[in-house]
Amino acid sequence: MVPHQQQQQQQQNQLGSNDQDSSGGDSGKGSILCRQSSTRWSPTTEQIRILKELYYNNGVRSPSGDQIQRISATLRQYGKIEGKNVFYWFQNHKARERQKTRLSSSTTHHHHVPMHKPTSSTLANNNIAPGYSPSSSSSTGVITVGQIGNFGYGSITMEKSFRECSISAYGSRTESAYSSPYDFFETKRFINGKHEEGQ
Amino acid sequence: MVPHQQQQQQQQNQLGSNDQDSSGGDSGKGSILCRQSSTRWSPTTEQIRILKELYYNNGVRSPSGDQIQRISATLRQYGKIEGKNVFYWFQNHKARERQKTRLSSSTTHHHHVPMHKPTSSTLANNNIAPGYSPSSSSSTGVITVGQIGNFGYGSITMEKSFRECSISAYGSRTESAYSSPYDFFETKRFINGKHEEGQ
DNA sequence: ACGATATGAATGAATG
DNA sequence: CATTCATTCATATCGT
Repeated sequence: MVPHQQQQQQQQNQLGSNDQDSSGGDSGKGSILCRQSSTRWSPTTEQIRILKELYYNNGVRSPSGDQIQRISATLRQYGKIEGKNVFYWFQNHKARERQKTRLSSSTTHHHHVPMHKPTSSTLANNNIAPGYSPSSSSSTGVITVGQIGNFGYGSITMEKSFRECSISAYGSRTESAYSSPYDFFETKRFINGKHEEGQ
Repeated sequence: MVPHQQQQQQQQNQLGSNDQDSSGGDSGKGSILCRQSSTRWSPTTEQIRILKELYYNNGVRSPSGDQIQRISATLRQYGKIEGKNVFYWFQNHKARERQKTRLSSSTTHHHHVPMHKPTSSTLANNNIAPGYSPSSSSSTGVITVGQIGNFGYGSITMEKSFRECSISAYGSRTESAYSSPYDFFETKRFINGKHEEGQ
């Protein structure tokens, strides 16, 4: 059964803006007419799969800017994506999970989602990036997406940092590696004119 | 072309009285009289009436957690319903109301049911379903849907007490010296100002 | 039968 | 992190 819970799945959308892929990556269910000419990101099935992998298998719930970058970089192979997309995705996913639990359970209060904590490197069997072999040996058996050796642990509470504070440690990190005209983050610099926070 | 807005609502008086099988076995949804329990929830007239009562008379627009549970519990007496149904109903109702009002900003500026907020301290009238008293049964005293708290005038306690720059990079107990939050994309306010509407 | 409309459901984006 | 807004999809029902 289970004849539902599987609705629209518009794949990526490159309506003349940026065509970076579409080489068989998704198109798995490209039967439904997807007129996603919107400005909003439409995750591809691969991207979703990876995200869920990270979420469930790695326990990633609130990735740091560092991780977000990596994740988005990896996911970019399967379609257009930006850091904020990843950020929002995790936020939403987590929020909805909680909300769902909150709205559904009334009799059973204590039944948390069965999520196992990542054992630092238990994800040896990571198959997050099918079709994409990380050049970095990866003998350790760790995903390229996540941090090698220290991701997946405690959820660093810094979500707000992205928007509110810029507590960046100014690490002269030689990011680079991107030969794309998109820089690291397409997010550009959204200079906000509002800086009021209920504190 | 006159967009007559017909408020057609299938009054499938919960043929099951209390619960419709919903067993995916029968797919006889061809008849109107028959429960077309396809996949999605079909509110009964009673449920809709109560929901609207709450919406208009009580100014309930976005019930949260507890309220949703109470409401769904009450409405469950009139048919199968889940918390998320109530949640979505209010969300959609509010959204559509707004959308409608927004769209008809020139054609016909007739007041669209100006929802009035409960003048604070007036929700004593918890009788949501006037005309028939919802059998309070005997146990679950959830009939107090009408006065599910004081919604309307900032009753929702926003506990937005969080530490902004609390990026505790704890957990990195591995060999890693310390992860430096290299880059942070600012997700604060994407002042895109771009909201094209195409339809 | 088909198109339009109505509405439940889902989710990206954003705010507080 | 919780809550909310905006869009979009999916399906049902009605009108023609």
